[in-house]
Amino acid sequence: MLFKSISMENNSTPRLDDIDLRLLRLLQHNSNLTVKELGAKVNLSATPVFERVKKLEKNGFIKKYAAILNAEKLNKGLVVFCNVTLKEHTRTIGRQFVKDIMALKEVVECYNISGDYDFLLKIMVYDMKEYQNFVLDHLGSIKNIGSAHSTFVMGEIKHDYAVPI
Amino acid sequence: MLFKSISMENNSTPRLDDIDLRLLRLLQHNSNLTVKELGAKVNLSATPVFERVKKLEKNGFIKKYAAILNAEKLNKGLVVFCNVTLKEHTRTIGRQFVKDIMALKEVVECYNISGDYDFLLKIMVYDMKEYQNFVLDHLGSIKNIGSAHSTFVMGEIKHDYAVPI
DNA sequence: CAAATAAAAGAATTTTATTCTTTAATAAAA
DNA sequence: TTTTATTAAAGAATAAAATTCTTTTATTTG
Repeated sequence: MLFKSISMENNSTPRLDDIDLRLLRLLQHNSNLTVKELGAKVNLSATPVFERVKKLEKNGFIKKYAAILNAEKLNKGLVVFCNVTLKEHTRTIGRQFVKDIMALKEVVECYNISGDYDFLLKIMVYDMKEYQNFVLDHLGSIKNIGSAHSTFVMGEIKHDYAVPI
Repeated sequence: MLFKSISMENNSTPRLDDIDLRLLRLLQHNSNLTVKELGAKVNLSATPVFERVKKLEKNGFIKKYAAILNAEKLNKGLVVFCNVTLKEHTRTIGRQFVKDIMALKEVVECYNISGDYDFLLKIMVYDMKEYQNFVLDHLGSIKNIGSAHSTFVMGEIKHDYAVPI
């Protein structure tokens, strides 16, 4: 067969084998490992490791590479989980809320959740005074927030920065 | 002065200037930027960028470099926040709980928190059935858990993987 | 079993990180 | 101020890593 028709192209992402998974596990704990080092751990030479990693990137299994910073040292040691409800639940109001939240740099994570509240926010600030300012100046000025309930992190027990594969 | 006495050594970590902060911001969004690329963004040549980044690593501002994976594609798309209380709050029981939690790979984050609950867990699994199994087989078998309340993530609005600096 | 395909290896090349040396800028002392 | 240290940046040289290319080895399939 000389030519493949478009419809015959395989668009589905290929299945990951054991080595791919091991590479992903290694990289999510230390993305500075060289292809040579990775190869030593999975019993391959640099080339196939390189090609596998590139494929994992291309197929979207790896979203990006990031430096994980020390929040304490950067004066953002106070972590707060804030549950909020909206007064109304129309699409437009929801959209505006999302837009407002996206603009707040202190909000590092935001989830739409089940249960008594609508959203769960993770907020990082220096201290309680800064959190108070955040609530009063920023969160408080967002329209349509019905209620907000803050839970303070007293200690971080575990934080993997990793998908459990 | 020929020699410095030990007591004169400066053990405190040096203050970060504006360029350091910009480098940290850039690196937490993309740690694959080369020192040359970083230099272009902060108006420095490769060498000082290299030295600054090494210093940031050495002084602990950068904890590690990691690949951020796509949880959905890796079949861990169901995120659950689980609030738990302990039956008793002695040090030994707390320690045992922490130890047990550390062993559960599905628990990707765990915080000791204020409020009605003692701990907040972030759990990643494939689907509801897998979550049920997790609760029954793993969480359920941990001693001294008083109550557990699950909140399900319906949508991820924002997730920076970054300290807001 | 032979042909075709895919995966891995090894060598060659390019790019990047890293080191070393020189120069410029800044701060401290005279 | 001027001189002298000290620090930061730059540029050139080197080492290490990524990336590409070619060959070899496995695997699959007809």
